[in-house]
Amino acid sequence: MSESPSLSRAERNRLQLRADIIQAAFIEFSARGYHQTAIADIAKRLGIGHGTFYRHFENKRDILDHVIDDVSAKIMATLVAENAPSAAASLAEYREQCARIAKRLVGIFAENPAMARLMLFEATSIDQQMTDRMMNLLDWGGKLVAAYMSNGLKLGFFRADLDVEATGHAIVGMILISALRFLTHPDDKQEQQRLANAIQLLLVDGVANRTLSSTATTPSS
Amino acid sequence: MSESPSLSRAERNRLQLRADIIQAAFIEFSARGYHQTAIADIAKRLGIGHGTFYRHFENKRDILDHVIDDVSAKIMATLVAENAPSAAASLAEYREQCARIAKRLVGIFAENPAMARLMLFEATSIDQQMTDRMMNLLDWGGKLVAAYMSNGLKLGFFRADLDVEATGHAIVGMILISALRFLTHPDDKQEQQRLANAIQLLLVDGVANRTLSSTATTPSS
Amino acid sequence: MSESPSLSRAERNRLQLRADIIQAAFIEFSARGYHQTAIADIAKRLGIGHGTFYRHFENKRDILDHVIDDVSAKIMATLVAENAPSAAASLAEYREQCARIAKRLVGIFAENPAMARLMLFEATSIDQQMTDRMMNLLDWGGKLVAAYMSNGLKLGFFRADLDVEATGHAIVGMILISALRFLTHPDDKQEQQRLANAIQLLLVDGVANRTLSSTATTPSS
Amino acid sequence: MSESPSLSRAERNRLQLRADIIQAAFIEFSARGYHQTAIADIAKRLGIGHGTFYRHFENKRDILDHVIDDVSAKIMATLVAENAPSAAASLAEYREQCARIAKRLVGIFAENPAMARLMLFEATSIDQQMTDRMMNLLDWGGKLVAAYMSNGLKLGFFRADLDVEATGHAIVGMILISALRFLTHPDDKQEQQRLANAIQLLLVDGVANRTLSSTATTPSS
DNA sequence: GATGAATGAGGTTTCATTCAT
DNA sequence: AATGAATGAAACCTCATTCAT
Repeated sequence: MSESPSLSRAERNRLQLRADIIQAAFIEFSARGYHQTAIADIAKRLGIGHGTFYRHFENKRDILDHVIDDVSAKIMATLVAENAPSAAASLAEYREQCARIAKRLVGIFAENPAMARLMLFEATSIDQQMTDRMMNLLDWGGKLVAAYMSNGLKLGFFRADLDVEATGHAIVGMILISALRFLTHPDDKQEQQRLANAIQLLLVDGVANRTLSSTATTPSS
Repeated sequence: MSESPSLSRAERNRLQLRADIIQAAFIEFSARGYHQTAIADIAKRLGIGHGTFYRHFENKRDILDHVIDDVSAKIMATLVAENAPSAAASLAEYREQCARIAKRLVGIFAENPAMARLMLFEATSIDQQMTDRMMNLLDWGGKLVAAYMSNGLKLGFFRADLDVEATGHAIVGMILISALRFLTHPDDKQEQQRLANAIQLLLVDGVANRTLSSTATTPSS
Repeated sequence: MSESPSLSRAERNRLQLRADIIQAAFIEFSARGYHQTAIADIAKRLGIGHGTFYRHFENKRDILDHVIDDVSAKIMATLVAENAPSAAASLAEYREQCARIAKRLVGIFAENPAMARLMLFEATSIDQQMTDRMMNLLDWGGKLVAAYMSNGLKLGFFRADLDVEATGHAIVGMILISALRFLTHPDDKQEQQRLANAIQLLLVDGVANRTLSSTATTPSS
Repeated sequence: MSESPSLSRAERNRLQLRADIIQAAFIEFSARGYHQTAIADIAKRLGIGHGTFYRHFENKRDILDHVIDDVSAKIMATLVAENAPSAAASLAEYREQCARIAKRLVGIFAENPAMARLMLFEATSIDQQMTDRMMNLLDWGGKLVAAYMSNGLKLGFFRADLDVEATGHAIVGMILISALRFLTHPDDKQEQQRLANAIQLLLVDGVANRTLSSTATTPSS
């Protein structure tokens, strides 16, 4: 009745240790930084010999790639899940959705400050390749948001001339600053809420297609 | 006729060397990164002995502080100068101003990609103190934008209920992503223009007080 | 009908594996050198676990001893077989024999350059004991040649005052340089032939008893 | 009144330390072997920090090259000096010269057993490039001897059909074995003498032109 | 004041060997 | 008996910092 009957016990142990090392590396890297972390620190945290590390990963740079793989996957999964572009049927519904997503976005980083710290603060200072990965992730985020907005565009919620892709990137910028501010003031819930609201107002009033209702636009959170 | 007649020639030389070291360190740090730069690299660039470095700065961490001081001052000066909140007299003028500033903001980083790289990619991965400095700079940026908007608010260009501070931070986020995208695609002028436009549209249409030209828009958080 | 009916099948397997390990170690050691070869390389070549290695040999140094045992035995066997001191009946026959042996000696190394490489280049850099073994092998070679020459001396082909043992060593030196040169220029058949001829001329004319055919030659130290 | 007035004191110290490191490395490498020697061993012998080593040499492989440079130069200088092919005027003189050189050759290694050990036992097991250097040195030796013999050939002391180059290599082989035997039995002066004599006999009687003094001996390949 | 030689802490990586399965 | 995961000693190399000249 084991979870993966096709894997031998040894294989499962191996995979478990691999995962453990990735997690330990994640903790160390995000806590003290990549350069300040020695392989020995990671090994010590797990109570394994540091030679063992090299049985599972090529070198220090290699483990970072895997840590970032993991974290990227988590972030992307969360965002994709939240942004199911199945759609809103009305402007009101769209606003509702927008608020929900904004809240969720803050949540992702709120629940994983270390993750944010690693990606925003550490990952860009390793080498060009890793910096590129991070930039690609931001780019992907912008495109995801753009895809989501394209839907709204078709439904007529947005200005017909809206540049969804560029706007998507702008939105990612606001998400980014939210994450950064959260990292700096993790306990100032009020400030977080204010920022979320401000972003929401920018979004809704800025991109809403006013011709739908002609004169009035009366959004509310 | 010297600028500082009170300084002896030796003293002026000393200060000049100090400034040269800071500049050389800036170039090296932003080109190859803080951790990948050796003190000897900085000294070699100037053609001085690397022992000399230690007559002017405490240690490697110390010079970074001074480099960041310098760069921060430059950025802050540019932003303050550009954002002189003396003000627009009409909405049209405000829009004009807004476009000008947006263009100028991209310009700051366009002219100093190394500066942007250093602050965005490197400075956050040194230690908590330096990360805090960067966060404070962003915070300062948000507040500057907020101050600028407060002016517009008083003049009635913006919604009366506008949360200028939060919105200021959101705007900084969009500036941030612009800078990041510029670093990644420095030659794609079209994309840069599109992003600038998208941001401008968000700003103007999102924060403009519609009661000036049409019926009311009264959002609330 | 097995060769050793007294050995159980398991025992035969064990001995076979032992021999396989020795052979694999020989290949690896001679190809990449003792220090550059890891136990895992040897095991991988055989498709066995590297832990298995330690069931058959004490340690890395141990396997080298066995590899050298093997190679030494092969070389000694070849030389002994070729040099059957049964003897020549005339000077002409001796010359004939001499040419044959010279050619055969080159052949040993020509067919086994890896063997030569291992013994000449690698084995002497392990430790004193292994160096001694190599030196003993050379010594043995000199004595073998000496024994062979003693026969010729008795038959009156050589100068009566010939120091067969010392001369034997000198001859081994020439064999040695032949092997080294062959390793360096394995394809220059002409050079190999010239060297073989030069050695042969030194040998025959140098050690031949000239009183048989001409006036005396009386060297002194 | 300093030896090199053009060199500053610092420069002289630097060169002296460089030379000291080379010498210390030579001692360590020849005593315990290249692979068994750590940079720390070399530094400890000199009482310097091991980081200092890296101020003067790129890496471990680099210092070996310089050690071998040094030793090669010494050997080559000695051989060239001894073999001034200015020449013998008579066969007797040639024999005399031959004996002198033979004695001297043994002497080179007798005085520097460590040097011989390093070149014969260690240097060939590092990598292909170093092995090639050693082989080239042997080749050079053979050619030097050949040049020396060419002189004798012109003077009519040797058989007209003598292959001086191949014979030169053969002679180097005998020098080689002498060195090896000396390293193994450094105190057995008698054996050394016997080998030197045997080689001399091979040389003189083997290559001497017998038509000068007696009837012919005409071997063929 | 400038210099750069010297230092050694600190980090990465390899691999022979052990031992539980 | 075979395996290969785990281990940690050991070696290389870098570079921030000190200090005598």
